[in-house]
Amino acid sequence: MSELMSRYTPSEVEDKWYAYWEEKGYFHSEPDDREAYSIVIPPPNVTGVLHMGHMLNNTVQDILIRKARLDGKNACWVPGTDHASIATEAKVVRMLREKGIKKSDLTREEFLEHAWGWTDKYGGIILKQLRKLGASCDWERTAFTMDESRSEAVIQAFVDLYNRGKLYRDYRMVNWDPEGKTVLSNEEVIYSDETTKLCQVKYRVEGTDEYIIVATTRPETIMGDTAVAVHPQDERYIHLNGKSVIVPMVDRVVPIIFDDYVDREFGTGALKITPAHDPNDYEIGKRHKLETIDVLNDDGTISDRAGLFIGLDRVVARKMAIKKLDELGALHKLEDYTHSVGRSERTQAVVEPKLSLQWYVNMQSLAEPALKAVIDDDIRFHPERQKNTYRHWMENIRDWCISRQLWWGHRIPAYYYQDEVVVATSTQEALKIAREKFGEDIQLSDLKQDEDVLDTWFSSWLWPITCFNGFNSEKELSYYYPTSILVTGWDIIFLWVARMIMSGYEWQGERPYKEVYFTGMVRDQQRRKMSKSLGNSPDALKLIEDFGADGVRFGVLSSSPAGGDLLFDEKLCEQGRNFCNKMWNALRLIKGWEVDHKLDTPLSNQQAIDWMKTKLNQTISDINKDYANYKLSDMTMRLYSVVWNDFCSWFLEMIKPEYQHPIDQMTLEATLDIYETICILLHPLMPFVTEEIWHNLKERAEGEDCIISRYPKLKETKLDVLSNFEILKRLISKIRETRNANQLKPKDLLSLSVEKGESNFIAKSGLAGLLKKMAFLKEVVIVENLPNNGSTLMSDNEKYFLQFDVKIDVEAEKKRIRADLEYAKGFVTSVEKKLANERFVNNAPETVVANERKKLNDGLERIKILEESLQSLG
RNA sequence: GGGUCAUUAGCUCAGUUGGUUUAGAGCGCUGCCUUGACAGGGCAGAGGUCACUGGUUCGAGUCCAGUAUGACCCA
Repeated sequence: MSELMSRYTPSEVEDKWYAYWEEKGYFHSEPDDREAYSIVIPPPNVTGVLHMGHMLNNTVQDILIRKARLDGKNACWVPGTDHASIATEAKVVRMLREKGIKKSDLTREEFLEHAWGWTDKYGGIILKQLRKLGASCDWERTAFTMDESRSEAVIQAFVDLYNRGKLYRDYRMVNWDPEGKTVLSNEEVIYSDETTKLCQVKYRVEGTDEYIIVATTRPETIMGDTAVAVHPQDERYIHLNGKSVIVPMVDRVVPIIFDDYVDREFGTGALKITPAHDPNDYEIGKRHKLETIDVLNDDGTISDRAGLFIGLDRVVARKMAIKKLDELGALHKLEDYTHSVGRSERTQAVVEPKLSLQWYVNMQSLAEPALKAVIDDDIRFHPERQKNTYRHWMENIRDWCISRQLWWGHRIPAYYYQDEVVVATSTQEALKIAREKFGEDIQLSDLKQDEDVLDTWFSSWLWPITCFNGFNSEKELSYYYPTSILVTGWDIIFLWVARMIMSGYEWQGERPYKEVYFTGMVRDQQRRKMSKSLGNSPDALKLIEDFGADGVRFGVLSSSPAGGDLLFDEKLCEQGRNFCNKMWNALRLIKGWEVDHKLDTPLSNQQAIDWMKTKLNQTISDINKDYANYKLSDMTMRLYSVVWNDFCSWFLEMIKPEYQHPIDQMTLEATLDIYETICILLHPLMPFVTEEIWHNLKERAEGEDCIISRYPKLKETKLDVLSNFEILKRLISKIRETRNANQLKPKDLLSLSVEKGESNFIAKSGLAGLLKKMAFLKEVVIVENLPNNGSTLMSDNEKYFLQFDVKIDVEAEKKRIRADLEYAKGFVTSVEKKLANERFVNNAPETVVANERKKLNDGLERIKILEESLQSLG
């Protein structure tokens, strides 16, 4: 036996090969004459750590990149990270707080220093982790959304849009995060049902003893009420037309207004209107020209304008308000209530609707080409159904709020001079423009730059362009752009994918990629999305340690069709690890064989090799289709099955020499070639184990590595060889089953008889040798009359007889045959019914009818054989 | 409220324009098998009226309509 260990140990080979590949420069790409295949990574949060979603996503990208490399293309996978403005800022604020430093005590510059320090310390951890996974990124191209060239591009994009009249500033109702003290996009607000108290509050009608009862979950905003609304047709309130009510606690007199918006069925049918704190109320307020009283500060405490509970947090104020209302006798009823509450994705704070002045992108003109591209399949989505989602969103697109009240990010290049605004790529440029527009005496100190930064997505939507330095030079962009494919989760189809497509057309007049592969969400066994807060996400690096990168790659991919969710189970990684081990042991077997150069190649070996090569060729054809359709999990399972079942369980057993006997040279060489092909086919999925086996199979010249070998060319598949071997395999299994049923040893040599017939498979196929070897037969004889000691068996409508001296269990045998017989009869009946139908025979295509006739004949034949067998048992 | 998708073996999923012998895979399950590459293994087996009800068709897991259940997205 060779020096190879009986178990494959990933930890001993993975780092070695990764370092080797990198040192050889295999991951690096420069433009040349070859066809480009480029991917830009969905940049993870710079201070994030690898989680299951990344593993899935990046495994898919690595498979595609490695496959392209094997196809001889110039493969370029650009890695990088995203500054993740709000998430990172939240982390830095928390870190500072733990050190006893408040953000409000720092200047912008001081805060940014801390933020960069944090980024330098934790940034890039995730990129190191990707290396462990085997990701073959071009690390020399590592990009960051806030590095110099990307930042310049972001500012340039803002200025361009402004100059093209596609940017504007406006007061609108926004989602406000009182903890992060910033506006949030709709996508950053996560809604879920929460229980709270529904207060029914009495509002006295002015000048009467009558009350209107209003239901609200937000009594702390009562101080901002500027009306009470009812439905115009609501009989209960019609008599109050023109009257006013007195707002409890603050005793403000506000009108009773009539508006169709009010739901008569909800609560008492009366609604308090707080225009500053509810989007619908805001609209109603505008319609009825109501006053807007903002009773909340940016940090979620009650403002001076409320006149009550000033400075208290809104949650505390709510409790106080309930208490106070009760004391005043204005609390009619208090009940438990479940409603949908929006929380900030990053800070978990309850989001406040709030009026605010922000920058917006006018999306209408940007959306048009982006929608068309996907509808017309210039950009193809996988799975295709995501097109619907995309179209729906694009057709109802709203303007994009891009300003964020944060410091970590790209500062908005807008400069204010009194009430005027100037937008420019630099302060100097801004001053120049301002002087041209507003007078030569303007000084730099007269200009005040916008305090806000841009939404992170405003930099990542430029990613496919900026990764190739596209705002500065056409050199690389013209070679790598449009990129070949984007691989990302469907959850950011609007946030990111749609906007990247828009920016592609806006600045390049061209799609950013030809295909989009949407991965599913990785979920736990209870179908919950994996998240840090639930703590249901396994430690990615620990998984790699336990099962090897190849095992984990296999695991995350094996049950993950594009777009479908992946219910993650460690068992899948274990399966991947076992698969590596299986391959490793196949290698050990082959390496253990001694060659005898004088030996001729037995016919059965030649046949087995011919079959295995054909099978592999067919597999290549199937895999090509899998890649073309992005069915990577199908590809995974297909290779798993071919390697384990066809190669290990059948082929190696077929050619395996007797214990301690040598093998002939031709068979060994053919086997090594076959295994080498398998390594190439599997390499994109499992790069480490295949490279390791590749180098153990043969002596390799310098640079002769699996990672840069060539994907095998497709030849014509010999279908008759495949079908003969399927028949052979079924027959062998039947013989094993018969042994099993009669408690015979698997390896005792038995004699098999075949009834002489017109179409004798064994005689015709010439596979008797292999049959004898695989089924442990001492002879295969063709006879006129079958013997009677042993058991009959039927395989592919031929009758065989396995001879042995053990007394068979006649009743059990009969039972089995009867079951088969029943099945066969049911089958024949259904086919007969079809053929008896004249309309079927007349209308169906001839080939279909002919096939039904064959099915009928086969079925009848089978019944005949089974009945004979039954009779012979007495 | 509007939309999208799903429902096939105990579990997770394939099933490509309707026709490849009354449905496939992986895991799990059952039985047998340890000197021989691998127990992280070998051999074999059991297990499904394709959610339900109608319809179209010579023929439906596949197409259409409705029902039920569930998931997600948008408002």
